[in-house]
Amino acid sequence: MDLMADDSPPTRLRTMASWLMTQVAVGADRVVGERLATADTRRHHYRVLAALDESGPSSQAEVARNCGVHSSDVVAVVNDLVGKGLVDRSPDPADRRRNTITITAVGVGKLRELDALLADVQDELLAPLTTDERTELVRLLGLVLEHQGRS
Amino acid sequence: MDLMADDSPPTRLRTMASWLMTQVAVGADRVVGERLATADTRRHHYRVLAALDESGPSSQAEVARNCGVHSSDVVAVVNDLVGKGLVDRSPDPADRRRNTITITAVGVGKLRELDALLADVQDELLAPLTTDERTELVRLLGLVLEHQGRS
DNA sequence: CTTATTTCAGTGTTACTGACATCA
DNA sequence: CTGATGTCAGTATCACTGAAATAA
Repeated sequence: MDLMADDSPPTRLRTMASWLMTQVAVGADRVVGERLATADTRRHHYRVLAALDESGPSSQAEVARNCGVHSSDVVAVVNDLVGKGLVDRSPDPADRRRNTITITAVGVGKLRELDALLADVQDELLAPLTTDERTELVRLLGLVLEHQGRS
Repeated sequence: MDLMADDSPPTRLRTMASWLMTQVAVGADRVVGERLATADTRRHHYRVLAALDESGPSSQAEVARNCGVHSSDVVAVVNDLVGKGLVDRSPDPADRRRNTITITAVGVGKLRELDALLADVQDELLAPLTTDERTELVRLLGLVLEHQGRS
């Protein structure tokens, strides 16, 4: 039997947006994770560095909001980054609950390295798409994401 | 400070395909998970039922290939489904390593219920998109997924 | 001997919950 | 009092690894 075995997923799943999204995301996460690992970095670390680079010195709560990492996870990530000298943590004199997190010069350098690395990954992920299609995919995903935030 | 605090993620992340994919997938997974939970089902269970409905009676290894659930996880899922009377498991006389998994009439009924439930979820997820845009998103994600399989 | 299937025990990552102390 | 912040401990889900038993 199964001389005609179908290796592709059921049509139902193949055309279900939520299934496609998670499957594609799983594959993307794997590649991103592997590539970042070659630079001794995990996704959370990159996200925090990127948020700090673009928004400037921020409290940990702000970092969490800016990069989609849960605030209770930011603690450990910042600990790691401080340990590696990529960010500084100092108490905020204006609000003594807060820490001000600042990316260091070394951190910026590391971020540039990771940026280049991830640009390659995007290219590989989107290889089957034309430039226009890539732009459109990003636009559509952005719309969906924006809508999720509002619900 | 932060009178002009920016609540949106860094531009870098907002236009990075891999980031958009995982963020959107996380949101989609949450909604799908919640909705399936109202029917006392988890994602894996739906996937296995859908694969069996569309491909007919299959070995567990075939189910795993058809629905993207890891074969070592299929065991527990089939156990659950057998316990609920949604599938049958019987040894394959032609190949005594294999079990033949068959969806039951009750299983088909349950699957129809879940299909309706998930159709609603897709509509909510893709609410900001036009019909054409939804088709295009599914097409583009399908291309990316297909490409991932080949690497 | 090699390969495929089923099964089980365990791991790593991610996102999250709950609780607590601190402070605005 | 309330609400925000930082911290810690722990949880649920998922994808996966490794190993063993069985049989093609």
